[in-house]
Amino acid sequence: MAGKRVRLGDVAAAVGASPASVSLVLRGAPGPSAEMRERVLEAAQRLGYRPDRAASSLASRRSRLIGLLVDVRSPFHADVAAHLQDAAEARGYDLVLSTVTPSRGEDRAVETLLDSRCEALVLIGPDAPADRLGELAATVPLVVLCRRLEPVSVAPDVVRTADEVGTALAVEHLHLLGHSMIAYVDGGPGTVARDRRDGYLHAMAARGLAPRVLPGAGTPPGTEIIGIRAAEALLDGGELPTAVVAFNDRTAVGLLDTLSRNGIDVPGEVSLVGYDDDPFSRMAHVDLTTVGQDTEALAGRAVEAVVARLDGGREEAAPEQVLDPYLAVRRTTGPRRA
Amino acid sequence: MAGKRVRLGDVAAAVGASPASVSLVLRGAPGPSAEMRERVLEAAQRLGYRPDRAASSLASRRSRLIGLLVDVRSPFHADVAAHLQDAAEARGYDLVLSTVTPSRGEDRAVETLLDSRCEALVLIGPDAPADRLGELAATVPLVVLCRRLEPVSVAPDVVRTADEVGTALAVEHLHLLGHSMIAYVDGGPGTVARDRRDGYLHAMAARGLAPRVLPGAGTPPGTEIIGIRAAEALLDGGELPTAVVAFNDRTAVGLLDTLSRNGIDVPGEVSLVGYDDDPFSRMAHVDLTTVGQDTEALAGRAVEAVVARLDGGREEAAPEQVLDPYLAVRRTTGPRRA
DNA sequence: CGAGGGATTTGAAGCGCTTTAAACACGAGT
DNA sequence: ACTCGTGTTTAAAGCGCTTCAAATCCCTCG
Repeated sequence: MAGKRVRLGDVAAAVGASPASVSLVLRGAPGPSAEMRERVLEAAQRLGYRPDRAASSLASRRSRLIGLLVDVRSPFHADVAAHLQDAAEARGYDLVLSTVTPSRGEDRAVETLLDSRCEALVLIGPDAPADRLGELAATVPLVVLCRRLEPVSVAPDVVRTADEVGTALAVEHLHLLGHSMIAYVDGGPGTVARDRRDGYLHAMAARGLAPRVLPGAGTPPGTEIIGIRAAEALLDGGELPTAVVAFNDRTAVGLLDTLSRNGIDVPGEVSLVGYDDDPFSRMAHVDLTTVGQDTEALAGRAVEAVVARLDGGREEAAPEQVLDPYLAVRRTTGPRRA
Repeated sequence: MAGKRVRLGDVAAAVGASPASVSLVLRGAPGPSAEMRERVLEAAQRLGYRPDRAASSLASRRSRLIGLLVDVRSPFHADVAAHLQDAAEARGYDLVLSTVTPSRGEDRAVETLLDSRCEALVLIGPDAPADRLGELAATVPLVVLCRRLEPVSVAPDVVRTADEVGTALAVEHLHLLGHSMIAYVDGGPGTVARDRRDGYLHAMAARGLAPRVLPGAGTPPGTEIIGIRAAEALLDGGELPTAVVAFNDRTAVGLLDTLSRNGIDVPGEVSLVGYDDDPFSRMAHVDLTTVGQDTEALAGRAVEAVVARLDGGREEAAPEQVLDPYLAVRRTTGPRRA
């Protein structure tokens, strides 16, 4: 049990072949005959051979490491990270995480990743300006996840969800339930907020409905506070809409809470849709209808993009990949009351 | 800029010394003279030298990798992971994460970590039985975080928070606010739930107060549902306590919600304390008084334990390290109404 | 039956760093 | 002047794997 680790050479000796052949077989490289493959694989299995990544990475001059920038405070990021982990592993890559924290900005986190010899970087919803990302993309294969990006000289790969479709889905859902007075609570500045609002506006226009957007700016944007303020504005503002779409779940929860406290039944009097499918939205007493992103697919596409660059020899960024969000219908939406 | 990577040899050549000396200096090993140190450091800095981990790990037969098992769905785990990352980096170690997911049990995740040649493992709140962990501890230096462990033949290091102190803090806080009818909502089976309940019972007994424990079993334990049921039981059960301590925040939120819906003011009529300091507990409309763990300290101690084994030559597990939790007083607790 | 050629296999040279033992320098001790 | 010892520096041998040119094998073809 405590014997020395099995090495490539041991496997080679066991099958009476050269280390070179064994290496070839183990990596699935072309060359070795079917018979050789079988023998080597059997022996490797039997001896419990585990390649030494350090040696292999040194010899091949490849680290097979993908650097990932996440904000660990976000459950969404964590979720994507887990899926990336799996997807990367399946392709023979490992992940190096670097978390951005209050004391540790994006730049420093990226620096760390570069230092650890990552061959490619995946950034989840980076805040850096587009041209900064362009510079980075010129240095290393880069995938920007969950964010739209203006054109830059050296474009990174972009994989994101169609946020405008998400809010459109919400509007469609509500419209089908008979609602026509559908308000939207905005999410402040940022490309994501813009996309979501645009989706709402277009969807309303397409149905000939009158939009009503409540401002979402304020500090901090995208939080319950915004929802609380919006609810108050709604309650003061004369006629109540029969449905509200919020920029995100936190805002929606603020709305939900304030409306309930003021005796407004959700979804009886007002239907409510959030965005993000946050874990807490699934909690029994919230059970919020919301729009979510397919984190597994996002992760899968990101890894594919990386592999295409690293192993597939692709040089240019692929065209932006835009995935569709899903609508999770839960308990905060219902038919318009007669 | 795109020039070849600077190697150890380049630095050596730059200062006219041997690679051996440079290696010694760069690792802070004893030997080199002060003058040599200075010259080498200056040159390394100037050339922007970055050691190649793969090469160094191959040559030194050390990976300087710490494997971490987390459940990424838990924000608490994520938080600990981030701090571990920092602490490990400061000691010259890197982290390899392996997430346990529904499709990927603890055993498999640990297997992955072992495969990636980690020198030590840190498990956050593992579910595995004690003797399974004992076996593992016999194989590799092991730190068990956030969980009490019965004695086993080969003991891992254990770093955890005194859960019994946490609920005691809650009771003390409430008692100081004038409450004497303090109920507790249990968290089902498991050592953590037991510790928290015991802390409550002892604290009540110590103050001569009559305990009242509401069952927390049910599926799934530790969720809002449990809190909802407990609140209903409380509302049906004659006299309402003036304060409730819940096994965790999710349970507390279930309570909070159900009480509010039934017209019970929190904290006016009933004060409420949760446990975990979950992110959503800080949300504006929840603002739950709760007990939390010092994740940074936990992470720090864990890394110290690892380093003591790996670099300090310690062979045996250190005695269990038990940290104190903190009480975050927020808006759900208040003085007992006159 | 030998040459030619594609399919396999392998010897050997590293990858960039650590490490060990040996070399060296220099002043003290005799 | 010469040996020693202490304190520094370094040559050289790998670490376990990949790579690539060169060697070998096995057929098919003329």
